Amino acid sequence: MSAQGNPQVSYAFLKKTSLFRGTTEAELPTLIGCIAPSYRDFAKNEIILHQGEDITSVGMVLSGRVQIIEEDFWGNRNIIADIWPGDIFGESYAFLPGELLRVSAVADEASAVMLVDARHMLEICSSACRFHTRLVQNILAESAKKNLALTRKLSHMSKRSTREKLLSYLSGQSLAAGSDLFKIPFNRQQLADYLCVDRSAMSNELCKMRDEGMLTFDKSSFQLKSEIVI
Amino acid sequence: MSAQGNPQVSYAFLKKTSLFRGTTEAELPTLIGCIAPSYRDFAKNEIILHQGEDITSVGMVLSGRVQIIEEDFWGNRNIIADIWPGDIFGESYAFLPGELLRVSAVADEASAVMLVDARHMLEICSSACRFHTRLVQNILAESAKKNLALTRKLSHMSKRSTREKLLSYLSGQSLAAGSDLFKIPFNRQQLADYLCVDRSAMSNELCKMRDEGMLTFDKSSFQLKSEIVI
DNA sequence: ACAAGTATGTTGGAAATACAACAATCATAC
DNA sequence: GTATGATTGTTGTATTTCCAACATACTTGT
Repeated sequence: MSAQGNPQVSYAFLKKTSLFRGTTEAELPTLIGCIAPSYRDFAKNEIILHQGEDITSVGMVLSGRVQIIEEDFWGNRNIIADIWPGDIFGESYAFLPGELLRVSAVADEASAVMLVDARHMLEICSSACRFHTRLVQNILAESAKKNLALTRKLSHMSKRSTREKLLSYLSGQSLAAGSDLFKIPFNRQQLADYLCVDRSAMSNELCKMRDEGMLTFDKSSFQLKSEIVI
Repeated sequence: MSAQGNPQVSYAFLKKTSLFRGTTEAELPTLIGCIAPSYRDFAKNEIILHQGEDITSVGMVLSGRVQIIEEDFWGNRNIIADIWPGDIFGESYAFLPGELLRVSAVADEASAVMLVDARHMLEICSSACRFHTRLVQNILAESAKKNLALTRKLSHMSKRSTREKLLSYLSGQSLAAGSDLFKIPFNRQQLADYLCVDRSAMSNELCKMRDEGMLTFDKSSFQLKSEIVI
């Protein structure tokens, strides 16, 4: 089985995406027919969404890879994100009519994209309300998830020093794990990149904190110490 | 006219809130009846939502003021946000069942709060689908707006130096204004707080950039220079 | 076991930032 | 007009961070 109007996309693929998660292959044809997505192919380096545009559609990568790029006043380009098959993009702008894109979406390689009009998602139709609800729920969940991730990262980054950034991050990981002992999903370089600090300086700071008795670690395993150590 | 079950809240107030924006006073009774919010009063310093809880409701402040507070592993408290009447909170968590609150909500003064179950918002009922759609649209828009604001701030903060942070911010303001000449909504201290840098160091850097011919400014008015100056 | 590559820790000098303190300018109220 | 307070710019010093370079593990494939 394949999605209406695009024989390259299988329902098996779609039902696993963040957008269609929770729907069955049996329901998908009705839902797809109802939200009437459009399909477009892009060549490598072709621009999918232009900075300054006012979009009303949510994009989903079906194959290939899409990069979100920001260009500043002086023309400096900056890669913001990589979007892989099954992931959506433009959802923050699509539901805010009048909000102009501050970024561009570019096909990093030959890519196929599904575009769903935001109004089609919200609009009620008699035949598929149940599926609509699921769709809206999914997109709200995606937005909420992104929100939490951004808020968390920002709460670490708003700390002034490397030490404070580390403590904020490690404290959060510990509370999330519900234990003073936990593993982090990063190696040192990735953690430094995430916290926007220098790796060697961060490594240095970690060791100082260890020597001061605030924590211990081994590779990606950490343990925070609550006792006051002198 | 007042909202069902809570004589202190007027429909005139509600229809202006981010949640109910776009509905008329005539529609509100039906919608309110359908989503069945609960109303609660909190004394000053009373905890509305506890860190670690799994919430399914979105909160809206009706009167008073609510603070979002984060407590880290060592018990250090950190104020994340102030929520004023008409503003909502908890919306990122309410739509993610199983996601435990990493923050607490505390009444900063005696406050009245409306709590709306997330499922009631998404759920379709025969009588008020049109209003439901509006509600979902509003909450999606709120989430999307927050998302954009967070993404923007993060894109500035992820820059390593004060100068780069400033350029990122000012470039964004210029592009948003659609002009090289624009006003920013901050004074120096507020801008420094927003970018998480020292005010005097930032002020210093701004003047250096001005002396190097990259920009000019007067109070909160800025002008970026695209010409290459030697 | 060995080699090659990766990850982590360590160091020293250069550069940037924070901090404190103060000067100059602007805004406001009286 | 003057006094008061707030905002902005300036400077010097202490501290922190960055950067580059290297040492030491640890991993992986052969």
